[in-house]
Amino acid sequence: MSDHTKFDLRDFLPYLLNQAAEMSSLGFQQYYKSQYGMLRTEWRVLFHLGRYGEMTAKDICDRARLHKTKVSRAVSALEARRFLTREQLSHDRRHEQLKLTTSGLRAFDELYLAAQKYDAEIMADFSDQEGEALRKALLKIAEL
Amino acid sequence: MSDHTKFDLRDFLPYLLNQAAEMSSLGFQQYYKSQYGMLRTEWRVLFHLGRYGEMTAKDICDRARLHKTKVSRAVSALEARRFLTREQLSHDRRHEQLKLTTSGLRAFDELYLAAQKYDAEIMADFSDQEGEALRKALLKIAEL
DNA sequence: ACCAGTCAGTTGCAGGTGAAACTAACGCGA
DNA sequence: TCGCGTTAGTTTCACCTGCAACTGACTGGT
Repeated sequence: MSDHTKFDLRDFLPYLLNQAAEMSSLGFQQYYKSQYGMLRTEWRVLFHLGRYGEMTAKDICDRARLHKTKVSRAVSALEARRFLTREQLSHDRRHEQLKLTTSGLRAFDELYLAAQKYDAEIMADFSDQEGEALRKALLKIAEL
Repeated sequence: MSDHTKFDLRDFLPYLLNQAAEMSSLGFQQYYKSQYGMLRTEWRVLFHLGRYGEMTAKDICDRARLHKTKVSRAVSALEARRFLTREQLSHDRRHEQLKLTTSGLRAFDELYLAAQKYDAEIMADFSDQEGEALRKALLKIAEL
């Protein structure tokens, strides 16, 4: 039998990452959920369109590493809330250019600021070097 | 309108944490999923019972930060697979002492070793100091 | 002894999610 | 132009999840 006295659950990186991710996600969730009734995927789609401009659903899938079914449903939800509009491209009607409406942009602006603030709050617990090292390490693990 | 040129999605810690958590979890998932057909919650329950000995479902909820419904279903699944047995405590029949069977222990031993190895593999990308700093930072964010 | 409150654990329900099947549209070779 | 393969996006299905309601068991005040 293996030695059960050394390796603890708190030493297992996937567990640590999940707990930390859950904590930080739940913390920020209140902004987009309570204010706008959004889900996380919808917030991510909104972020992409607001931050990087018009694009297709496929672009969002690739850039945000989201499954196309999630994006499809998030786009429908955001469309129903009048946060974005779709426009089929004439040269290839399979693609739909997604564009935020005025209220979509307004929501994005508020959430974008909140995200920056929230990020800064978490980082406030760390020195600049620690924070930078943390980001780098996470980027490496996420293979982004 | 806010300045959209600075803060990127890759700078947003909850996003980074989620991506890193997803990556590392998917990587380890193959062990308990393909070998034993387990879900993540079942693996965590198995881990607790194997690593810390007999305990009740409530204990697992508290120690693993899992919702009681998840634990309840995971226990049922592990019981169906003959990986654990329940025993009602005579002094309080609401509590059930959970105990791994021989095959449950065997599965735990293998997965426990695999987890240590997997953790070491991830950590191989970092120096000792970096790894230690990463764990500490994650523990702080997770408020464990 | 009673009953209201609480606790461990389960179940029903209403979603969210991924995999796979599907639709519509495009493109390229014959 | 036909047809096969591919692509963007949707839908279906089966499953996991959280919440709330529930069951059965204990507890403490009256």
